[in-house]
Amino acid sequence: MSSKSQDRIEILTRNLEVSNVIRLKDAADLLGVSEMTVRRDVAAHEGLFTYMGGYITLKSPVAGGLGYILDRERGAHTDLKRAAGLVAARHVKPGDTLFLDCGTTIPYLASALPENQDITAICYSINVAEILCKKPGLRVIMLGGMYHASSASFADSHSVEAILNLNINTAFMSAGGVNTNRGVSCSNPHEVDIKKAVLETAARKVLVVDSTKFNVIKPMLFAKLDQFDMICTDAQCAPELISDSGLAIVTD
Amino acid sequence: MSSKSQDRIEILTRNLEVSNVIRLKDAADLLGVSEMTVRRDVAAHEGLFTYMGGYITLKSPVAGGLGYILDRERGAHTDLKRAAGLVAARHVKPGDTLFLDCGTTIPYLASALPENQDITAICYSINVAEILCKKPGLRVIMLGGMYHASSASFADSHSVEAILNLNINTAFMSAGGVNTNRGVSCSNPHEVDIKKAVLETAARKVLVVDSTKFNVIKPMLFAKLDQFDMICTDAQCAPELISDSGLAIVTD
DNA sequence: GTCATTTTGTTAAGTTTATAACATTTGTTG
DNA sequence: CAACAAATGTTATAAACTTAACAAAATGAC
Repeated sequence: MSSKSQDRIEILTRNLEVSNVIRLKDAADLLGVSEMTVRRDVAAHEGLFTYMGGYITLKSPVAGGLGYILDRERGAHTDLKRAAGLVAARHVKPGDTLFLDCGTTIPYLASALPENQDITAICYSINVAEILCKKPGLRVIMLGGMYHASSASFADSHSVEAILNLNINTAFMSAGGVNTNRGVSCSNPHEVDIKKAVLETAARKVLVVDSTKFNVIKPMLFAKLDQFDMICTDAQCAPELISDSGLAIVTD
Repeated sequence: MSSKSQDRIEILTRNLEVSNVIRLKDAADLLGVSEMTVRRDVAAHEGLFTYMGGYITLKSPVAGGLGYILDRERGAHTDLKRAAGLVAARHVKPGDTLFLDCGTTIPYLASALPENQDITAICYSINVAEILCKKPGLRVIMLGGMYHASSASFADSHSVEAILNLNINTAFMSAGGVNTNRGVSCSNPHEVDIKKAVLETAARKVLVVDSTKFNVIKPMLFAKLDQFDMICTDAQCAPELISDSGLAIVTD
């Protein structure tokens, strides 16, 4: 397969991410090749595209599914993150107003949230928002601001004020490191104010981390362990943490 | 709508939940009616089904966000929308601070924005944000708020204030309808305040619409035509509009 | 039952799509 | 550069889809 063909596949894919559907002839125009070539391109990538009666679509991740996440996050303990996210989702009740932190674990929680249960979800990360916005019967509130690619999230000077004006029922927080002595930490300075504000106002605080975060220390400290009411993690959770802390630790 | 038709819809739906997709003729066999009847059934339930080129599928139950584009009706004119978006992108310069409106045309502009040119892009729609955030060397500012699925965008009471505090160089606005007498209109009330605030503060205002929007009137009026400095559209732009208005009209 | 209305079926013409076969262009290798 | 292989374009034909118009059947009201 030539690199030209590969280029076309990429252009077509990017376009389909915007438009969802494209007619064969429009795709041919877009790519500047004949319809026959597009047919052959699409046929050669039947894992990527769905072709039906003259229309090309992406065999896209089902909305609300985890395709995006898997795409972006390959490698690092996705099974553990998913497990932690699913555990956390079990603690959501109808009518809840939730805060969903940023990071690579929370999206799993987001996609596990139940639909049509009068739930309000507050977020500030594009990854999480993408998932939440596709769920029917879910109220979504997004905290805006300047985009920070390192955490795929938004933050500005008004975020803290906005958070303090919200009535958060349960906050699901992520972390880059959890250490019994030093506390809970992350890597990005711009997250700290937001996390602190949420911890200040939320009625219940749940730490959602996979077990690889235990005994890790990241540069920005944002909380002590005892500020949380519960830790949701995976089944490989470090046993010494369980004994050391008085926290409720929930695994699958 | 008879109960017979309702029965057919149910059988078809149940079948599609298993098979995902069915050909028109197979559906006709399955239901024991003519293809024409199935066509009419499907057309009468366009909220439920997606019909493309002889294939019936269930509209994904999670059509909250951009999924609604999967309609054939909405999916139409993607070539015009893309053309309008590309034309608009030509008017972006390094160092610009841009406002990108919501809608189904602006994402094409977003994906055509140049990378690494010290550009700041302000947006309030999830589908635009998704695209912008993936671009390297682009500053992105997101206006938060409550999510509105009808326009896939966020809005709240602070949006207007936030916009007035920004220094927007060029605003790229979308519209559902453009009429020489009545002005420029859209369908969603929550967009109006934001659009008006942007038009108030932006140095240059560019209307980005495909030619099918000309002489269309939508419920919410938000601007007069002469408030804009330029219209970017496709090559099939209605000639009478060109002569009537004193506006710069740019096509491909 | 009769009439009007709705639903469904049939047909035919026009358009689009599908496929294969072959022509042409492009790229690579020696 | 020649020769070859791969990629792409062109064409023609068959098949499928689309649409509108009208016919036939079913339904419901009186």
